[in-house]
Amino acid sequence: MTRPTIRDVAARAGVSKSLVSLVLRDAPHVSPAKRAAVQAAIAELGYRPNAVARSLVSRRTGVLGIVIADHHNPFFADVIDGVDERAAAAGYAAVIRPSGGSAAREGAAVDKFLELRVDGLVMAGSSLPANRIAAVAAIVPVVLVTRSSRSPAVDTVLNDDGHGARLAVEHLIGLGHRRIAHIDGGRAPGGPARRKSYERTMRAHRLARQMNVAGGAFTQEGGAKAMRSLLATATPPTAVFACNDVAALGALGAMREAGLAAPRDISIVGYDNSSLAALPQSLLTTVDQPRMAMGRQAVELVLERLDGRTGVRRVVLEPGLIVRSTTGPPPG
Amino acid sequence: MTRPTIRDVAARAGVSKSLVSLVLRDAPHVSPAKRAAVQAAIAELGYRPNAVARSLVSRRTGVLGIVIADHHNPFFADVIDGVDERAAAAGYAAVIRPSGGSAAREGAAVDKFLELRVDGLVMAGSSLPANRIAAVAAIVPVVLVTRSSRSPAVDTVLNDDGHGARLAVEHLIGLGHRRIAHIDGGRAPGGPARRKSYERTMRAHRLARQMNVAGGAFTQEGGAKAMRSLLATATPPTAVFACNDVAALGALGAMREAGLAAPRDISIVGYDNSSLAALPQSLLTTVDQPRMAMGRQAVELVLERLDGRTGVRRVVLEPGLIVRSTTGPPPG
DNA sequence: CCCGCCTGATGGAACGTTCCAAGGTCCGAG
DNA sequence: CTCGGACCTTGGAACGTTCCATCAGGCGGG
Repeated sequence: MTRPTIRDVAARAGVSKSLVSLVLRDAPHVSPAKRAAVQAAIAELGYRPNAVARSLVSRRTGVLGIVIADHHNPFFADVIDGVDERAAAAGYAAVIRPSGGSAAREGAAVDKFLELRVDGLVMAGSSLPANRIAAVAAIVPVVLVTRSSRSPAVDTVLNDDGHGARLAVEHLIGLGHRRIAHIDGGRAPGGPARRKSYERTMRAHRLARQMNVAGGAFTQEGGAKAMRSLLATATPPTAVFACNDVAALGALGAMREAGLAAPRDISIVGYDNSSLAALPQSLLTTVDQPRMAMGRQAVELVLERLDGRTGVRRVVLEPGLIVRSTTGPPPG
Repeated sequence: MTRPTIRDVAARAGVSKSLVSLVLRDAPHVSPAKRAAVQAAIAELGYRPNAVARSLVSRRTGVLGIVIADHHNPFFADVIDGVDERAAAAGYAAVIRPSGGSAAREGAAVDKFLELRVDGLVMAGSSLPANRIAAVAAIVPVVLVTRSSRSPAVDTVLNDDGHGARLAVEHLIGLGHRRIAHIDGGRAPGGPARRKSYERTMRAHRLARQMNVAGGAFTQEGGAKAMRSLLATATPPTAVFACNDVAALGALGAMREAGLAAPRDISIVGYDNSSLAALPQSLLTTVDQPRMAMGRQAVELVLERLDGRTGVRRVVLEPGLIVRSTTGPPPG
């Protein structure tokens, strides 16, 4: 009633366990007859190699661990597609654990992955302390996606948040807006860079006095709350650049509650170009991040480390503006 | 430069490896002094137990494999939350692999999980052949979510699709609709049951001649195509029951292209009550599935099997109608 | 004709744990 | 003073692979 092992296969095929092992990894110098006998035995017994035992001796598991901050955000679903594709092509299996954006749960996920002896770790939207990440990177190759790091052992894949935010804000300025507010993403990855670029761009266009940052989060509720607070002021903005698509949709929801519509009353720009933004119901103007490419690139960097590279790599991909129908000229 | 093992810890603490093992699993009958010494050594060396080696001898990994048909569908994100919660509470780590809805990739994911010797398998939205699933269930506990099975070794967690579809159709009938079409989900899990219940309900209300099933899929594009074909007929429906929320949003998109709005021109009902339906931009009337509860329940059934249960279990949870703003009386 | 080499095959050691049988120490009871 | 039994502690076997050293044949060249 127990699962067959390599010994059972060997016994049935009338060969040694070593020969079975050779057939499994189809090595040369095996006679066709014995090879066939072993393969027949494998089929008859329904034998499956035990990756646990193999990993113990080979000291590699063929598994990449992926930690995802917010698996409800479709942005990360696309990143996963890229990771999965590249990992599969390289013969690795990518397995995913969600962290729910909590540093504690993320730490637990990473610990479990280390116990399981994954060969590499991709952390998307990580909120773990930098020293913790550096400690992990001393054990196994770590690549951060959407978050940067100063550690020489940690590679990163980012989009150019500074450039992306500038595209968004200048698009609004180009449409004639001046009172442009920003819904902040807090300290989560991408948040500070986008906010700073918003401020820099506003100043560059002599709009420093129109600057207005509403504390938000990378969530629908965060975006809605921020928008409500903006609407409660004496002079609400005519345009809002939200830290990401999900927050932008939350902001649009808050506008709807107040009887306002985009772009008629207020223009809205998101960030990510997730599938949410492309929805016929949203048609959100947003900044495109090359999501799949980021996933692929992250795996690429892990593979390079496994191949022996030691210098740190930081890959920055270019974002692009996607104009849909939540932006237009200011009212009046 | 290699990771410390239990022997290194033992050497440093001046005890045997067996004693270290006892401390790790904090067994009784270990003197406080030695326990402290071992713990100190563990901390100094940064030792982490090797789950691979442990699994080899204990013959269990503490890992549950979750295969997800469509990780872009937020319905499954909620199921994952339920799975993760219950698994963590029971001391298991749930790891996820997406299958992209392709039977081939799903098969590969399952094979990899079997090699990794997961202790149990949860398959959500599986499209694998029944005999293949039964074969897997002979090796490891398998629970299907949203799909049923006749195999006595495979447990299932479902919502009552028949009841859910009836709620949707009768809601539309109650609003006065008669030309009610259905956007089909094909043979994917849930599709046939919802279609059959649509037909049964229509007949029960003497609307057999109004029945109209448009071939679709559980995707946005599937919903859009089906709606376009419905709109191209001589007498388009005044209401549509779509196989799920994603398809419903696709259908709404197609309506928008044609200059139509819901519920003014055509009422739309989805299925799942995923976060997509609740979006302020959608406000989709839909049928609620208890998504988190389904995830929790699935793990519960795996745990029972691991505990020795042999009889098959089939858990059917009740759906409920959620009325939002895509349904109303027929036009005119 | 023998030596060396190549091909094909094999047994045993190792990987890092857990588990088990057994050994040592110490204490209290007889 | 001895002995049984807690209480601690230990070495070795096992888990199912891979890898290495080795070996049996067969064959070509000196």
